[in-house]
Amino acid sequence: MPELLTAQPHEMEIGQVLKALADEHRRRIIVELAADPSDAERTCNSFELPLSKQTVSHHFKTLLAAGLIKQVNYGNRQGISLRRDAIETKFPGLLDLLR
Amino acid sequence: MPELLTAQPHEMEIGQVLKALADEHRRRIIVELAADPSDAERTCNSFELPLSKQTVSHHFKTLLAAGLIKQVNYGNRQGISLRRDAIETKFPGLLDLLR
DNA sequence: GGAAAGGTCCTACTTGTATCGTACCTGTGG
DNA sequence: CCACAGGTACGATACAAGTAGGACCTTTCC
Repeated sequence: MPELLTAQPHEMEIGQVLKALADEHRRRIIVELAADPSDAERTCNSFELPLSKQTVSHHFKTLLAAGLIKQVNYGNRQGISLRRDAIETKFPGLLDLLR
Repeated sequence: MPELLTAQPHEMEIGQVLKALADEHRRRIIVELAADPSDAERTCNSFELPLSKQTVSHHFKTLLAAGLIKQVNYGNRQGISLRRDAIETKFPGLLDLLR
C-alpha cells in the first residue's frame, strides 16, 4: 500500500521555490529529474549526492514542501518524481533556466 | 564624476542569482525595477522597504554581486537600474516568473 | 560653513539552515 | 527469522545570512 506524499494543499509559492532551488544540491536533483523526459520514479539514493543520507532526506523534504517533487512511500524506499506539469503551469520556463 | 559600479567581471551565476532572488525584500526590488519599462534610475531609498538603511544597502550589494542591477555612484546618492538585457540574455523569462 | 539627506563600512547579534550522529521504521531476500 | 538497504525523526553543531547601531563620507542647499 504505497502512500502518496504530494504535499501541496496550497499553491506553490515563488519564495519557497527559489529558496529550494538556491541550494546547489537540490538544484542538481531537479536538473537531473528534469533531464529525464519519461519522468520515471527515482529513489533518493539514486542521485549519488556527496552527503549523508540524513542530509539527502532533508533536501527532499524541502523540495517536497516547495511543491517541486512528489514522493510515493513504498516503505523501504521512496518513489521520487518531478511535478513537471505543476511547475510548468505555475512557472513556465523555470526548469529550462536551471540548465 | 559619477562612478559606475557594474560589478560583473565574471558571468552571472545561477546559484548566486537564485540566492539573491530568494529573499523577499530583494525580490521586491527587482520586481519593482522590472515593472518600469523605461528602466529609469532609482535611489536605494525610493523602494521604501521596512528596513534600516544599512540593511537596504546590504541587499543592494547582494543584488549587485549577483549581477542583477547596476549602480552609479553620485556621491550622496546611488543610481540603481536593472541589468535587464543581461538578465534576459542569460536567463530568458526569469523576470516574468517573479510576478 | 553647517545642516541635512542618501549611502557605506564595520561590527555585533540573532535567526536560519545545511550537515551529520544516533536511533528507529519498513520492506526485501536469503 | 534476521540481516540489510533505503529512509525518516530528533537532536546537536557549525556556518551563513538578515538585521541594525554607530561612525563616517559625499553632495546639496540655505
